[in-house]
Amino acid sequence: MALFLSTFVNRIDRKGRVSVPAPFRTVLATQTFPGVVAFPSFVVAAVEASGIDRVERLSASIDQFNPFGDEHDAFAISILAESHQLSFDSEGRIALPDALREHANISDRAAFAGRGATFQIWEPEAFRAYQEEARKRARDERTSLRLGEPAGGAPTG
Amino acid sequence: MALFLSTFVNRIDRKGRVSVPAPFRTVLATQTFPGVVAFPSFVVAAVEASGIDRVERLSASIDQFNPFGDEHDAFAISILAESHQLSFDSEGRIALPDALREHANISDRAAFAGRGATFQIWEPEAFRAYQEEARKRARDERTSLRLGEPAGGAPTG
DNA sequence: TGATTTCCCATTGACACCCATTTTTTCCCA
DNA sequence: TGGGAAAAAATGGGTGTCAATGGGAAATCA
Repeated sequence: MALFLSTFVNRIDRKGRVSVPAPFRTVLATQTFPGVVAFPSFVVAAVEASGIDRVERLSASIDQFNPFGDEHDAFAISILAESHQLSFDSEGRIALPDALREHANISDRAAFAGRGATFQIWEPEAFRAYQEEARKRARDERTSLRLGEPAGGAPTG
Repeated sequence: MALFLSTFVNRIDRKGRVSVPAPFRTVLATQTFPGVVAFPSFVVAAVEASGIDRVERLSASIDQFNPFGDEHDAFAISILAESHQLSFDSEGRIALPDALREHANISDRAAFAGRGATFQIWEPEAFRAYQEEARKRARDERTSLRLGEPAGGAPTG
């Protein structure tokens, strides 16, 4: 498989190291850089993470913009300049830099949440709350969800 | 890796020397000139920097303009004429010329901010402020960023 | 010759690497 | 199907190495 799935909570030791979940490491094993690339989400209090390949594609996309233009700038600064290359040690751990830990309010435990092509790193309680929230929102809004015109007439009951 | 990623803040000694971050040096190691090419940004109070290869490409692009036209002139003057070739000493440091330091208001610390194919050199506090701004802009404009290749979903949560 | 740059060496501190231990999962067999 | 052995994963900690930094001496330049 090539997808980041499921959520794992691991401990952070006093040196700031965390084990990347073994299934995630398996996904990352195919990449050219043995580790994780991570940057603070600019939407939520979490860390966005993926392999280097994804960031290279992102960088290429950013380069589509005018090199001295505004969008180029905004994305280059907030993604590329804020990215950290975190390489695995021999045990498959990475060290989370203070900047990232602070952004996500992470102290001694980190939740790795799979999102398919990427994953996020959360403070476990914050992630619970976020999950709860998302679920509630989906439930509240389910009544406002309407199908468009049925292609082949109304379904019969 | 072949991308300038992440941000590093290094100290400038009384001789005007700064260590170029080791990961950046690794990227630059593939280039023909062992050092950095730098010119003052004409957009922000920072120094634009890259390897010599990039500047050669830039120069080629400028040559696409009419050799006696306004654009040719503007770019040639503001980029090529203001570029400095800064070579590494044996420890991987460069000396920032006064003209560049003044343009970026750099005194005793310099922030090296990766931007993929290039990087910028900032006065650390100024960079913080700019980054804050850029993050807001990126957040607002995040939908305009698309990955080139099909495989993944949206870049951020 | 004074000023600036280049080269070299020393010091410091962070981190990558190594090994040991604990915990969890897998698997085998009674 | 439960127990237990074996494997894998996660965790903890010591230490050697390398990057960053600072300063002196030699070399270069004007």
